[in-house]
Amino acid sequence: MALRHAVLAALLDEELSGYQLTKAFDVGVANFWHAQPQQLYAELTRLEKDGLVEGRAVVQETRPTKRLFHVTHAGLAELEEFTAASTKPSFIRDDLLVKVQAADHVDTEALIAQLTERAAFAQAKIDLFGKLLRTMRGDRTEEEFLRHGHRIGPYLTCLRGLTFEQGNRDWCEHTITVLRERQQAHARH
Amino acid sequence: MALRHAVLAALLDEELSGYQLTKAFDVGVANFWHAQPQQLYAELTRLEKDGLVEGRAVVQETRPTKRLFHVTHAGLAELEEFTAASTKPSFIRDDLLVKVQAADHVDTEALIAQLTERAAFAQAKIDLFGKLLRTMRGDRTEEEFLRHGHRIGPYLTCLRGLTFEQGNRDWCEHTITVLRERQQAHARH
DNA sequence: CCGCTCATGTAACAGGTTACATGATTTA
DNA sequence: TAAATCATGTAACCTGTTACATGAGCGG
Repeated sequence: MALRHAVLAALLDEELSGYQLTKAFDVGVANFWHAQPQQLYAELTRLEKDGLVEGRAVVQETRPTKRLFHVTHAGLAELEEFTAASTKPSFIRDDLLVKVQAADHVDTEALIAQLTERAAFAQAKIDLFGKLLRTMRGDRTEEEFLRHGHRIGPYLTCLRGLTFEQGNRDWCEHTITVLRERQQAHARH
Repeated sequence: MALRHAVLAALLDEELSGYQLTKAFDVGVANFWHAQPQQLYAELTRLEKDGLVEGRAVVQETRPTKRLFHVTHAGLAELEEFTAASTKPSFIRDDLLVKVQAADHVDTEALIAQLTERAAFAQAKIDLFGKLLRTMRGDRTEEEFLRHGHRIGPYLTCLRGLTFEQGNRDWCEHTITVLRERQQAHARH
């Protein structure tokens, strides 16, 4: 039951509609959690029923009416409780690692293609996170911002997202190099 | 349906029993995938039914009879197909990041406690992965091993596990430092 | 006029977690 | 003698994914 808390955490700093939430939790961003639109709409319904968030309808002229949600006192208490409770470790679960685990038994070219694709995806996220960080800290240095800024939570999680994707990219590139070298050694033989 | 392929990948290099598989996929190791024992036993049953693995009973004197599984030709073909297919990106989904996202609104001490715990967990995994890597490469250097060793797949995935946990540890420590400094700045005021 | 964005859902299914169950042997 | 290890499962439940559905306005 952590999607619940992820949604609460996302709504702490600003009122958002279900649709805006789906943008924050989608493929491109998702710097601290990932979820499908369907999950989010369902979770918002549940959260409102449980009194942890409240929505207010905002009628728009050209767009459909949307509902902006904010966290209630009960919601904040729930998050506080969640934070104090012990955290279960998170595990790697990645198709690409499974493929590399089988590297000695499957087609090298196919593997390299997958690794190349992933490296590019990681690079795109690195660029995106870099931009987000710059926007959040404004004209301050990172050190300055982390010392005195308010709302450093999103900045800190984004930093983890950034280094995670840098790790992905570097590992993909390294793995490609290793596989290519072995390919050449094998070809010469 | 990637647990399926994770199990196949794990059985490529050695015959393992269900129980031995659970050890490879459990909390301590899980360098390329994580799964519960119950999932693994269920998956093995399905894989055998589908002809992708075969088991042979090994009667033991003091221990219960176990079944050692190995991948069939059909199983290898399945893995080959899986490798060639496009890989969906993997996403972070971590309770701890949710807690840090809410950092500006929840109790700092509770957060620091969680971060400290996670840093220790990450360090334990770093030590474990370091040992595993040394065992796999024997007395060769890493470069030497990656160039000429056979079975580099598990080594490469373990390398990713290692840097992932180093990233976790470093980020936890950095985050703790930031939170502590802000705490002090706030206390002085 | 075609596809994208805004805006919100339902339903079916696949995948993962937790609780429960059994029973012998070895180690502390 | 209590706990851990070996060895294997079933059942109920919770979570996440995929497919489907609707409809208006905006940009190329």
